[in-house]
Amino acid sequence: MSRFSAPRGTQDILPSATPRWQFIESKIRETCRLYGFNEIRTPTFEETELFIKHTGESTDIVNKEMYTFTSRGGQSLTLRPEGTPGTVRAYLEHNLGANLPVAKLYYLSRIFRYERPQAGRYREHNQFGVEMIGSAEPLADAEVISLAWQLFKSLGLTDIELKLNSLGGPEDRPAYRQALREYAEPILEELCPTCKERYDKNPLRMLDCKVPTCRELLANAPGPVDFLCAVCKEHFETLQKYLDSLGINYTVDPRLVRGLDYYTRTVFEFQTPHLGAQNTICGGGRYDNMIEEMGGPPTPALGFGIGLERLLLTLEGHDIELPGVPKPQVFVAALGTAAKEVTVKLLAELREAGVATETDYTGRSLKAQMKLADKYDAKIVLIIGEDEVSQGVVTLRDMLSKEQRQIPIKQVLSTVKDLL
RNA sequence: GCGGGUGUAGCUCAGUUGGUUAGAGCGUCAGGUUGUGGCCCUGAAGGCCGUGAGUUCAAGUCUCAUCACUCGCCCCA
Repeated sequence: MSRFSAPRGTQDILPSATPRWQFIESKIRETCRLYGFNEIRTPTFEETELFIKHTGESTDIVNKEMYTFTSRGGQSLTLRPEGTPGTVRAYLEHNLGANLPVAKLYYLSRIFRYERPQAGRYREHNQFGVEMIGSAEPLADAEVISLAWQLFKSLGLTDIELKLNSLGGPEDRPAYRQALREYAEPILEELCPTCKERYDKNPLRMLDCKVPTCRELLANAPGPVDFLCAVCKEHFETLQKYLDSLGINYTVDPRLVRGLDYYTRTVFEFQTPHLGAQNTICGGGRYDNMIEEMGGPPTPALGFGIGLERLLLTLEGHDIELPGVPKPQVFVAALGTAAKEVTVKLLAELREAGVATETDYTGRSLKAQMKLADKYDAKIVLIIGEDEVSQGVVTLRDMLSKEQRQIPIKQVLSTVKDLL
């Protein structure tokens, strides 16, 4: 064993597991194709400032979880701790809003956060995210939520719960914030230290507190829904109507606020009952101000992120059948120098014809090679020894029926293709 | 950042009150026919007992530290 090991909170995804990853990735790509979302790939790191400004200065992500380093040129760079700011940056940099009225983007990328690792929480994780930029219509919200729902459904997950809330727009926020502060002021001394801090910096997050006493004290606090302006209210109601007609179950959770600063109006989370503390499998919402704040024209947008490790853990907890490593269809067992010369060519011919073919590379006995073929679960074994070489034939064994016959080497390909 | 649990072969785990060469099952490799798989039998390889220090005549076993994993808090995907 090497004296090195993977850094804390990172993991090797081994060949035995990659087929499962490819499986969910292919489901993701297919779902995105159906919904008309196209893939975007942005850099692994960005200017640190991008996240500070747009993920938000009051977030934990920015305050204590970023992998920040200085480049040789003296620039401060950060491994992306979430996908949205980089995607929006690319959208603006390349003027992706110019061609079509709405940009529908998706990404599969690695995300980095310096956190304490736990089941379903890593320092490097894979995330599937979607961003829909350019529509303020509730239809856009419905489409984005529907996409996530459809993905879960196509993977066989039916017990995922959707939680929904509306935080209101920039017009409603000050009044609500004020009301919340007014409510909290008399009980401020009884709240936990973090909530006291939130009172000043970001009062909304007080609703999110898990401390029992805070929960109790804030139980009757006004929710953002109570302060929605007419437009926001209608937006939220229309979205719910759409979700109803889509048959998507949801619960409105007036305390759902999420930990990123940029959200406006719709926020949502999909939760699974099977992951313990890390039960949020998908989180997202609207961020109607970010694009303008980044220097673009006022442009409404929304999106979500899905943690693939969590998604996979959920699937594995459901006994959903997941693919294993691919199997060769044919195994070629060669004995002796002359046979190997024939084999090299035969292997290439079979593969060129689209037949997955395996062989032995360690000069084992025929018995050992048969065992290997069995382990690979090959349907057909082609045996080539001195006798076969001198007669210009190969021995073809059907591993299931155990039937065995000799066929001319020229006919191998057609015979094999018939049998598969 | 805080609190609890765990750490012995590739994998899953045993290792008695500290006491000689650290065990099992699975897996791997070889043999049981001269060119033939699954079952069975035999044998072999494979272990800085996570790492470092300490206590002791003696440490896988006790103490401390450290690292990693894991569960909860926090946060989030």
